[in-house]
Amino acid sequence: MAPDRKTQCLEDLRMRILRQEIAPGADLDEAAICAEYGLSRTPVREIFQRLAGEGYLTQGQNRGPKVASMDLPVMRMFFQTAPMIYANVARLAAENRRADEIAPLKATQEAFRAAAEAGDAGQAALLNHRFHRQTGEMAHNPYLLASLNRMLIDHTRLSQTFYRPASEDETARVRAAIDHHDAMIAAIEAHDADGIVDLTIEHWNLSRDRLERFVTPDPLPLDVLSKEDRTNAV
Amino acid sequence: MAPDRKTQCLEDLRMRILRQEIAPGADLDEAAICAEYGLSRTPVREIFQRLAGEGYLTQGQNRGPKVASMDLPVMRMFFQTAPMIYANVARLAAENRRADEIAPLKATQEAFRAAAEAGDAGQAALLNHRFHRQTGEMAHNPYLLASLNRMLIDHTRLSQTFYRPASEDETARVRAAIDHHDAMIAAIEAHDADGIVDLTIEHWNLSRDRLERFVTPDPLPLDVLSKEDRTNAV
DNA sequence: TGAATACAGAATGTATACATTGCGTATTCA
DNA sequence: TGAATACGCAATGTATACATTCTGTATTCA
Repeated sequence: MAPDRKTQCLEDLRMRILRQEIAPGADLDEAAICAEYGLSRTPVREIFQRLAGEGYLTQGQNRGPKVASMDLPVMRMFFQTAPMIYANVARLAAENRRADEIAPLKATQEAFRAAAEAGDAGQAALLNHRFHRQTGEMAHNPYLLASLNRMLIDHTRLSQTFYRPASEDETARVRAAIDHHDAMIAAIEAHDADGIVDLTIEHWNLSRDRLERFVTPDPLPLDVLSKEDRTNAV
Repeated sequence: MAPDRKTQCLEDLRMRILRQEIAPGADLDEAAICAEYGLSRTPVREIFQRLAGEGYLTQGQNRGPKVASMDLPVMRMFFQTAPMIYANVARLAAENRRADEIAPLKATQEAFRAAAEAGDAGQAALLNHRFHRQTGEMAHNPYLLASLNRMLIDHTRLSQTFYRPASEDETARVRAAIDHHDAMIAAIEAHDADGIVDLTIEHWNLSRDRLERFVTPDPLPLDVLSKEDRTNAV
């Protein structure tokens, strides 16, 4: 039928999972989704496979797909790993970005700004997700991108939990996040690798303050080479 | 039909890609694979989806699946990123491994030793792959595992190219690699995080010497925090 | 002769019918 | 009454037929 329906189903499911409209750990009803989008089982199952590959779902043998869970041990890992991945991806984005990738990023940022200033928290989280995914793609590093995309799924789901209509404090934080994005775009455009690493750490700390009420383990040492005599070993 | 056939098809394809029996960039013939394994198109397409999710294949719209390519820009990224991912995964494995995960790792190592000493280079590369995947799973970090698994695909494919029956030099290197694995198992078992990071860097340098005839850019700075005043910012 | 279009074939995407597996419930026997 | 087994329904997995899209080639018209 219309390939639009399939695409829309795919994107809808992604969005619903990111917004926690479908809760972590929940089972998906294949038949219901078929009916909802007017698709047969074959393309719907293909969508499930794809989402599983992207880390949104997990699929067991002879068992329906489940939304990826966010249990406590995994959250620990999330906080440990995020700064390292985010910072390194950002550095590579500044180094390797192509000129034609700037405009789409700016477009996302404007949409993000609009949603955030309008107080549409859910939409803002989604656009924040897209912003960081786009910067990830600008790094042109498929290996780190795999990690980043998985992190962003959980990051966005966590943000969702904490977005509140508009406390005073939250409003200020959102404004700061918007400014960070603007500065990050400028740094990427200027190939300023060191600058964007600083910004990214700041940006992460801002996020982390919001999210850390869950679990707050010590982060991974960003420096795996602690001794000086090893600095030129690689 | 028999779910064995499907599983075997999946594993066969993975192996054939890792051994470069199917070359990077090659298109897969759906019909041929259906015939070869006695499966209909539906499960075969499901296998393709899965392999695409794991990074073995890429799938375009209305186009057959292609084996993931290994072009020069990607190889650059491979060498830049590998030490950071490998070292951090190893650290987490030492910290988070469960007791029951040691035995399977040792089993893989013994198989690896046997294949390597018998001079079965292809099999050794595959078992080396499994060894590192197992250590990756012992880290219990799904985010880094995503990166690691993608790296291992390309690492194994690259190794395949350079394995030669037995030059004098190569034999010594293989023996060193075997010893590294033994030491790594001991370090993981002892929860020796610092020790395994050292070992992993050494192990990587050994690999890298073999692989670096391709491309050898400077690696990513493992330390994203170069200034001291930022060390407690995270 | 060159370019454009239309057609044919193959390959990809979808729908549906069927087979198999797993799980819950009910019934029976000790 | 309790436990075990057998039955049935629901859901997952597979096969096949059909629809659509892409690609290469040939033919026609300028």
